[in-house]
Amino acid sequence: MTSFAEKVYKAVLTIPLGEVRSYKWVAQRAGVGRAYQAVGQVLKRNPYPLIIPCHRVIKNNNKIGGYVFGVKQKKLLLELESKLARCLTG
DNA sequence: CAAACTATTCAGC
DNA sequence: GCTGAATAGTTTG
Repeated sequence: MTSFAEKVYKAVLTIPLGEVRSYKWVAQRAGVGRAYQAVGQVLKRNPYPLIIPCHRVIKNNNKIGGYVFGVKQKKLLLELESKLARCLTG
């Protein structure tokens, strides 16, 4: 875990349930704002893809970019969390 | 054409 | 192998 990754992870972990953000968003929260490319890299190379909600990080057009386990899993997770959020909030 | 965004690709330690 | 930056391609104005 490095200074950069730590910021990125914390920023990603702040993403609420059933919601998604973009690389630039995370990069800004991380304080880098200009390393959005590295954000994607850190996400796909993250040491713990299970504790890091990398599935909540997608492209700007709400489109799936990629996923460590597969884009299909990512889509499923997003739908699942969407329902879960409604269950918890509603 | 110009600007913005990107889960790719290259370089340094 | 991980981190950080640069490149090339697609989409929007």
